[in-house]
Amino acid sequence: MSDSDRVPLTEMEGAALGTVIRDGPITSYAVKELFRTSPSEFWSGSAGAIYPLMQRLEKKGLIQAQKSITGRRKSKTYVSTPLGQRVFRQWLTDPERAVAMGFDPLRTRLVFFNQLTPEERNHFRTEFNAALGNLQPFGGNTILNALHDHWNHARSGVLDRYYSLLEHED
Amino acid sequence: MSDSDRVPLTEMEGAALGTVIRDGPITSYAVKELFRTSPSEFWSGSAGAIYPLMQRLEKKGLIQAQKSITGRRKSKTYVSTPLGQRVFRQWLTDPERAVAMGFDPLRTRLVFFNQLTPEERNHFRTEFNAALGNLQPFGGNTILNALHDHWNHARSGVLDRYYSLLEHED
DNA sequence: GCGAGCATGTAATCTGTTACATGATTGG
DNA sequence: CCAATCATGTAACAGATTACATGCTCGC
Repeated sequence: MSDSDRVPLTEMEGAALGTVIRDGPITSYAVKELFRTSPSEFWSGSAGAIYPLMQRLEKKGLIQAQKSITGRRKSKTYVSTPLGQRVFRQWLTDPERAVAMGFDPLRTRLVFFNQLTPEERNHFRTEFNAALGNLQPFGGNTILNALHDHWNHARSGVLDRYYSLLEHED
Repeated sequence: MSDSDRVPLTEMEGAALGTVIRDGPITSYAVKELFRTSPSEFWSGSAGAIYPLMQRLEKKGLIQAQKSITGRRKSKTYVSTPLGQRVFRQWLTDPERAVAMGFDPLRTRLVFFNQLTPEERNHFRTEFNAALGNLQPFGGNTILNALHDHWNHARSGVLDRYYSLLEHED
């Protein structure tokens, strides 16, 4: 790993770069659509985020633009560079970054749940599990689908665990 | 719930408001320190985030400032208003928001892990679990501490699950 | 007395958001 | 032919970040 491989990437940049490596040549529009339809609603997948992001990645030498023409329509597709692939691998396998807790709206709220009465808490749990059931299944591949389900099951398990801890508090 | 209770709050605003309700009267500085030392590194707990945020909450009528003097030193403490308490409860128990997937750097990376060789994957798992063990224990109360551990255990479980799914792919 | 840390902010910057604008292409 | 959607952006704004500035207070 040379010094030039130490290019800091945001989480969104890393994910976008990985998408170009996996699916390139790809247009910014297609990357945007992948983000927009991904099961995590954390990133909106807006044009105002993706187009400037791709320009940044290009300016850093991690991806390269190719003008391509389909029929009479011109479009700009991107492919990754060798540097881009090294930087991405660095980002992907950095254990310090992967281990960071990130952000979860359920976890954020649990910190304050002792302010609720037991009835309010139970009512919330019912509604939460109902909302979980209403989540439309993620249209990814089988493994990612299973992972997604497993993740939500784990979150639900954390909620149950919290309630049982509260009961045995006293 | 009246119309005036429908004040949209960001996640950070909700957490700060809850902190004022739980710990107030409290200074912006103390809120900042709580964020800074919280186990989730998602929010840095920077002055540039907290001070303007508290001003926004005050402008919306959710908290009130009190000038207080300790010795010769003057400080500005905040307490919540009745409206603030209703809005917070609304934010806290909204199942739609709680069920959103949020963001997790491990999950973001797993989407791309089929690009790694089995050896690289195993190496990552070793390093990830080591990094998990190096996390300093969260200095909160017993319940939140246990919850925090449980959460990380669940994440580690998702990682294991992913690897076992990959093995049985073929 | 002085350095560490308390306390309160502001400034410049970065990166995301929604909303707008523009034009090409395709399916019914 | 016309609406939907492909495709490519930009503009205005929101809400974070780091870094800077300023003054007080307490322990050694």
